[in-house]
Amino acid sequence: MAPTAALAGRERVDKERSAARTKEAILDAALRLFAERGYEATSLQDVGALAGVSRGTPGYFFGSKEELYRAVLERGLERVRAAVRSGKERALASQEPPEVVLEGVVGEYFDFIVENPDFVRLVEWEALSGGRQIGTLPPHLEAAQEALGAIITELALEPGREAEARQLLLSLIGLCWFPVVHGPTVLRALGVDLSDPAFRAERRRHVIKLVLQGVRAELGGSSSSPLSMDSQHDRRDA
Amino acid sequence: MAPTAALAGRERVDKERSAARTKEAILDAALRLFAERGYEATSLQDVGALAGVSRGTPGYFFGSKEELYRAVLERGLERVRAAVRSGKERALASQEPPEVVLEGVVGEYFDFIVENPDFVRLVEWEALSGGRQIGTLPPHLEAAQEALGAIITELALEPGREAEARQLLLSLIGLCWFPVVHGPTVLRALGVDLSDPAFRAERRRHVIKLVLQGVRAELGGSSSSPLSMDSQHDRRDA
DNA sequence: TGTAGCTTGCTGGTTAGCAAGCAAGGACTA
DNA sequence: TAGTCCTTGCTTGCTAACCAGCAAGCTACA
Repeated sequence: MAPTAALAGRERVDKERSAARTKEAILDAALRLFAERGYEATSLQDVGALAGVSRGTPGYFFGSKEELYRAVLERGLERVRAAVRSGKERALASQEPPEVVLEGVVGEYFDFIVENPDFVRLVEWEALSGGRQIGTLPPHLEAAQEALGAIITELALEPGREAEARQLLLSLIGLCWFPVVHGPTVLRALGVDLSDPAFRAERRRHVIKLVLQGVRAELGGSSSSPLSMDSQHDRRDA
Repeated sequence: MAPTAALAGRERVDKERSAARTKEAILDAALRLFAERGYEATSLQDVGALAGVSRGTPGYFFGSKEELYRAVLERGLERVRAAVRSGKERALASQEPPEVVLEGVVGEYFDFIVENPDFVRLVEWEALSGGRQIGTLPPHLEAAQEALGAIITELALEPGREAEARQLLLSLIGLCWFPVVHGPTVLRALGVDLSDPAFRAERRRHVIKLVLQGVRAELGGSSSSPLSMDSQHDRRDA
């Protein structure tokens, strides 16, 4: 694929012809547009224009619009997987007690999500479209599973309580993603705005608080809720 | 689609010409398709076919595709507003202590959301598209504001703590909506499925637990968290 | 001179919206 | 009671725009 396979010289990084550089530019442009408008509403013409190439170039390098989309998704998921892995390793290596470690991890995750809205929006579009592409991508499963495993290890949960860890992880993700996606709808209806630093900090504290309360309930009680909840009378259990 | 081939005596009310009936059928079809595929990927031809009319009829009644979409959104929001209002009134009229009332309300909300995925998905599409249509619809604000007001009243919060109620409401919505939208992505990556009754019930209990813990923290402490949290050292506060 | 990188012309397919037309069934008239 | 309008409901033909993908061609560089 690369023309510079075994050739010497050519160390100029400037503006020479470079397929790799062009491909990256196309992936960047496509990520921004797919995240912003979704797959259907993004044309290869738009992608080319934003990447500074002609309308035909995205198709030339990626074969088809769908394959370009898959490449964008794959690169995004790979980045997330790397971030999750590094966060996990830092957390597991820490000497602090689980609660303190988790507080740091939750805050970091919140920051990561809020600072990478393109990724969240991309996955959200994908979810609404049925997850037909993301489902076949390998890094997809790994990030989530890895996070789940880390939580179980950190909390030293017995195997049986794994379901609780899964619920907690799900809640953490939902709590962090929600305001990123729903700025124009729910947040607006409530008169708040995630780009307001005060609200963002308030939200951050709130998410940490909720998740840590949930974790505490897990660590404290063994099987029943430690706070004397009698949530036994819920209907519709099948 | 010729007019009724029924020969004699068409006094029957079921198949007479009825603009109202046709419009409802078109709105129903459009809701399903917009919720499932999104605005861009839905053609008026599809809507007409699902509604049992020709490809021109949706345009005939609603003027344009965009106006049809607005009508679908508006009807959906109106229904939600009605549901929120009835839930609110039942809750405020109840004699139970706030915690019990809230537990019922949260469970009811969870059930409502899980049973009305079309509405959730419609709003989600709308959020991703920038909320350009929903932002101009009146019932949009009312449902959320009404819910917020009810929470404040029920908890008898001092005016200053209103921000906490907003955070709690946001979290409740996010916790309930998330699994409805992210079945194909996050839930799948974690190996669970909202259509599994066991998981659904487990999720329901978990959401109730988390939200009630959050409420309890509000009711208990006056300014600082009552559970001896020291979440004072979070960074990036702007 | 060859080839990778990139552009441009073309084609078939799809769509929203418009305009013209057709049918059904009251309302009005004789 | 029969005949005629005329409005409402709905369909179908047409058009201009857009788009993805293909193929042919151009260009810089080794």
